Amino acid sequence: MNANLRRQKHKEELRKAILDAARGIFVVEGYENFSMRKLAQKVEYSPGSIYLHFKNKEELFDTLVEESFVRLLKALKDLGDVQQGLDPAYGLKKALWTYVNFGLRNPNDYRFAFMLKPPVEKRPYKVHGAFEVLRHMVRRCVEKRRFREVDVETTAQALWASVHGVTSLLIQRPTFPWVSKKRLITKVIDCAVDSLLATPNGTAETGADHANARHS
Amino acid sequence: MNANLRRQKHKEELRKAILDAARGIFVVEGYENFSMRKLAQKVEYSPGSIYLHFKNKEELFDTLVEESFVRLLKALKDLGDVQQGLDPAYGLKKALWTYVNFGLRNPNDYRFAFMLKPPVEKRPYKVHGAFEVLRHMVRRCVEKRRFREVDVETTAQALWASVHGVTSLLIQRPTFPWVSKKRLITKVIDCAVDSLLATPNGTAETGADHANARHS
DNA sequence: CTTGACAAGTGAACATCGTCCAGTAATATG
DNA sequence: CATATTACTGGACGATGTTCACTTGTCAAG
Repeated sequence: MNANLRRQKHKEELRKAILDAARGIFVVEGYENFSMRKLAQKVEYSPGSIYLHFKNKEELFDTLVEESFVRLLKALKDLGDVQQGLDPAYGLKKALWTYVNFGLRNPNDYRFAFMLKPPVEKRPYKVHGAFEVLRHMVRRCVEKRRFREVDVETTAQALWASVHGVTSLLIQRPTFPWVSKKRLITKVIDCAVDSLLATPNGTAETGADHANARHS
Repeated sequence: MNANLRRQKHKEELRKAILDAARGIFVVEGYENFSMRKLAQKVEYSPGSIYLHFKNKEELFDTLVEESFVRLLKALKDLGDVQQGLDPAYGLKKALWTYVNFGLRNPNDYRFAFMLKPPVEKRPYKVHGAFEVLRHMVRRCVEKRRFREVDVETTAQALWASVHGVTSLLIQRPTFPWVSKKRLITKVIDCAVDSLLATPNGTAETGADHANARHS
């Protein structure tokens, strides 16, 4: 009985060790050069053993990536908390920046989650939690009359699409002659958000290089 | 000597036949379920024979996808020709629509070109020709004082990023509870372009469901 | 018509992959 | 100590992309 607990604990540790090793390979070699056998070798078990802890390769990657995205989610929520009372449009822009930064700093996770996952969508998908936060921020902008009377859902989706666009292009096409990343991201966010503002006076100045996205 | 010509002609026909067969599999089974052996079987040759015509799988896909993108390029250029004299901002919006439509109608090509290609960028890449057209359209908008005095390059890249964002998300996440595609695409394009207009009066009405993108 | 060169095409092989499963080793419980 | 339960292994299976020594077929020269 006691032994059973110890067993289970050990099993969890092992699972964690596998995930860590996997993340190691994932990050340095990228998704396409990852293999279950490499992973097994790294944790010094036989290939079959991995399947005692994960149903298959996809499930392993899923949990790996979901882990990353809860970090993004947390970063976004923290940002929301900190900015109670401040200009919600400014907060939204900061959040969009955080999103892009997360993608650029975790390119492998982002790629796996949004660029090469097959279209079989299963459960609630934590990955989409970030979108929920975004939706909420847009709603606040509308309620506080900072935005025109736009449809919240459509707007949130459009914003997501735009930032996803920069993120994925910058990740996937690093050798394209981009103007500087900062310029480009700022422009995308400004273009998208400014057209929603109620007072078309000035933009809600988009800062750059925020330090609010956690590192890998 | 005459025989040599006939040989060469036959070889080109065969190459075309292979490409056709490949496109067939590509379109109905998608990139991830394509295999060289399946292709060989479909054209009724041995697997090795394919390599008489294509260096490897990637090169085959490259030529396949480039073929598709010249269609997009043509569609965009035709659009540009037709709209000589019309409102360039309106033309730009139409072009962005054409781009998105192309992606949605050739999801496999689009995916291969922009979502799962490794970062090894070789030559000029026809795929980027579409961007060249876009850049040109933005320049015209600025020259004709339809846009504010924005930086052409940054703006063009930002627009590309935005439309790429919608396109790839709609392709990759078909089960997400999107508002209608039309609404979403329109919103993204409007948000991005309207904030660039010199006269913030009305938008340059974004039409929808244009019939200017060729089918597969 | 025969011969020889040369291209086209084959099929078996290689290395690698994800995944499974019959066994074996290790461990906890009686 | 014996037994039951779990952890783990090693080898297998069927794929994959790619290569290469070979056979086949076709054409030009002798």
